[in-house]
Amino acid sequence: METVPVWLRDRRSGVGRPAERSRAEVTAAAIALADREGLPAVSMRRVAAELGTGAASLYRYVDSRDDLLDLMTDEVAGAYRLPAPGGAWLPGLLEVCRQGRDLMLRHGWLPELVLTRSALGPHGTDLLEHVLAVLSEHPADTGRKLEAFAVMSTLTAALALHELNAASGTRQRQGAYLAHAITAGRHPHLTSALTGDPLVPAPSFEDTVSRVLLGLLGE
Amino acid sequence: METVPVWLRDRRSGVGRPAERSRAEVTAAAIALADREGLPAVSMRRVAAELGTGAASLYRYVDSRDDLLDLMTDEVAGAYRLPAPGGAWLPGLLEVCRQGRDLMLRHGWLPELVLTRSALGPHGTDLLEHVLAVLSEHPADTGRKLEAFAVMSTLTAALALHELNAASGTRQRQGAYLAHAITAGRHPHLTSALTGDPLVPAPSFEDTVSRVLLGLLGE
DNA sequence: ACTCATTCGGGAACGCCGTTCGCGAACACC
DNA sequence: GGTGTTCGCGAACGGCGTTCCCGAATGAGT
Repeated sequence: METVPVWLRDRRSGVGRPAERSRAEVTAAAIALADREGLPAVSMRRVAAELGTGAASLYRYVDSRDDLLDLMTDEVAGAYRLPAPGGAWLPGLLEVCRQGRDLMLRHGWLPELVLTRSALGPHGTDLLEHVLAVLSEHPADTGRKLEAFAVMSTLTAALALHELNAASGTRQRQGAYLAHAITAGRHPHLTSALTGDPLVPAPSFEDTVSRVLLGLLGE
Repeated sequence: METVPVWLRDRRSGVGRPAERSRAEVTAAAIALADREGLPAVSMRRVAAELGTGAASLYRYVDSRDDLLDLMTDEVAGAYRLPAPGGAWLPGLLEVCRQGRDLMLRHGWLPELVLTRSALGPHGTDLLEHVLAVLSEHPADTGRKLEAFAVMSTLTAALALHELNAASGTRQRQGAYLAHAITAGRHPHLTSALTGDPLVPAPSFEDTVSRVLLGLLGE
């Protein structure tokens, strides 16, 4: 199979009718739509309407909707503003996670894409390079460093997703059965855990991430 | 809003025409279909065909496709076979993760559901109760224990998903751009990381999970 | 045995989706 | 102006989740 990723499929051959739009424009329109109405609203027809064109035209810039989703993810990954590697590795990685969380809270559709599809584009590759640079002096072997990168992405996305769900009304749907389970009385630890303090304090994002990274990469 | 979860919506009022199927049957059919052809094949029409009935009939047992997905997840969560809590907490949690990984490798559609939707049903609640029981002697406060449960689920699902992708052909699509980035020469750490040994050894599942849990819950 | 309220089964339809086909239009080059 | 090539995109295909609605099936009451 000729698995050529989306990011290498560009060729501007000067011949023929010139395109009226660019892949970047299509991606930007999709991101704007997703920011405004969520991932399910990102259909080929809706994105095309956003651009004032027909749905079929998008296939001149993108092979499929999945390709478009990959382009959206990598485009947002281009927004990292990372300092030059140097100094201790833990603060370096923490900064990456902090910025990742900000990006995901700003683009509520991003966690789902990061969690379920893991293709790396140009910006994602730059990010991985940065993480490896931060860890360049670290004695862990390569496999563990790559895994640390994967865990950072996954954990940041999952925690951001929880924050987003807690902020919206999705919270009750998740806890609805829990409330019933408590009153049923067959879950003593669960009951005492959820009825002790008035509200269970959630550990801070940075605390959680740094603990996980310390566990993974030694101290 | 009257957020009544799926698992409490049952009422067998003896009046009227009796149902020809049960919610458990519908769930089992959906799981069988997903095991055989993947999550995208689980459409209301396909599941109905699996049962030899019409698509509209399913709505007598399930409010929506999303409800059905939640039922599938919780049904599989009923397959955990956990020993009575006791002894050190780390082996207790590790056993939970090991069984979770096995379930996810057996049901390739499960990681995606666990990662993107986090509603707890009866079996999920039992699992949480078990984890809290294992941690009952642990000095960490409640918030951190609940977070440990979330991290266990997320991490297990993410690692299982990576294993599944590596096993299928999805691997090349993900790494296709990486190969190009290496030859382009602008990513020195990435290049040395991916061209050193003949093949980068991935850390074992149990090693990774135990490191993360140790970092999160102290040693 | 008959009525009746109540529930179930499911064909038909609605609106949306991703994607493909094919053709007229628009350009660069000669 | 001709020609080769690319672009825009209306139309159509098959599939999707979901709702409507009505005939069929049942248990309860009498």
